[in-house]
Amino acid sequence: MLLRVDTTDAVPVYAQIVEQVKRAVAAGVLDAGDALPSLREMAMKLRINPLTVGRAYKQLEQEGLIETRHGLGSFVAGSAKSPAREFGRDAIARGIDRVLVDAMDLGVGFDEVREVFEERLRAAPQSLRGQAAGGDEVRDEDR
Amino acid sequence: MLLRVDTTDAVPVYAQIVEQVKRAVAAGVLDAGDALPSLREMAMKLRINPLTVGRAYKQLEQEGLIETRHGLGSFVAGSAKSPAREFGRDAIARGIDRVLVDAMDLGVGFDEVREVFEERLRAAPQSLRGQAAGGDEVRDEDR
DNA sequence: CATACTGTTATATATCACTATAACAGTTGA
DNA sequence: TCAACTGTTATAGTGATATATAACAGTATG
Repeated sequence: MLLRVDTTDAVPVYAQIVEQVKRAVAAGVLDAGDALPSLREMAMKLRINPLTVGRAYKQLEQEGLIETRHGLGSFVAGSAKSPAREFGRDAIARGIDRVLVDAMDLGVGFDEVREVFEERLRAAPQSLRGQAAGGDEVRDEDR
Repeated sequence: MLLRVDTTDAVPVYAQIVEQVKRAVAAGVLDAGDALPSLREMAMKLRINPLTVGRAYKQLEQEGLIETRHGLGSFVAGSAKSPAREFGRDAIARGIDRVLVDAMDLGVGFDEVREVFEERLRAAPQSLRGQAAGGDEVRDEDR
């Protein structure tokens, strides 16, 4: 489970956590029953306040994605798996649609969009590493 | 000049305005010398506070994209054209990078991303029209 | 039972975005 | 000059986010 948080982003930190936990479940990085990092642990690694993590978990629970038990921790819900499978391809499609809408707004032709797409794809292995920087990052391998 | 604003979005309203004015300039919808809607006019149409529009214009002026004159209004700067040209392709590249990062997070292979990309590109003419809905909208034809 | 983890709650503080209201100042044209 | 537009500034209030600090409560294990 890998988490990045950017406190300078307009998107609230707790919302960033919610989004990324959803992704982790969708990607299969987190399976049903898996424990999430404790409030204090994640807060320490991300260098944010535990209450902020708690708020993210609270929302995830309200959405039924995780179950949280006092004194035990928070766990990926059993029912979280099924809707998550389609999430990946759908999320990509939504992202691409957003780019295409942008292209229309900007008066950039689709041919040029494809050009840029292939260009970024070629550059991906390098540029993506650069992109990861900036936010605080946590690699969670030791659970 | 068409503006959409969503007050429920995490992105501040003033930032949304800044972004969309940049797009309008980049797309050629606004040319150098063109007048922007007055603070009060745009505020009324978008149903937001004039100060919020003022904040957006202030930032646009600091970035050199517009020039604002007391008692007259705000106008697209003459020098705004050249940097705006790159804005389009850059914005597209940024959007694509975001999609590629998402793909990595979701465990979706780049080949599949390309597949989805071509698929959405083919579907674009229809699907893009539906996307424009949502948020308050202002079409500004009477200036 | 004591310890050490869990989540939960309360209080206070700070910052940012947005609003409401109001007044002030520059520009233009009747 | 006066009216009707422009942008500008000041003040105050609201809500959301995040912080620091602290205490409280459930669970498991030695």
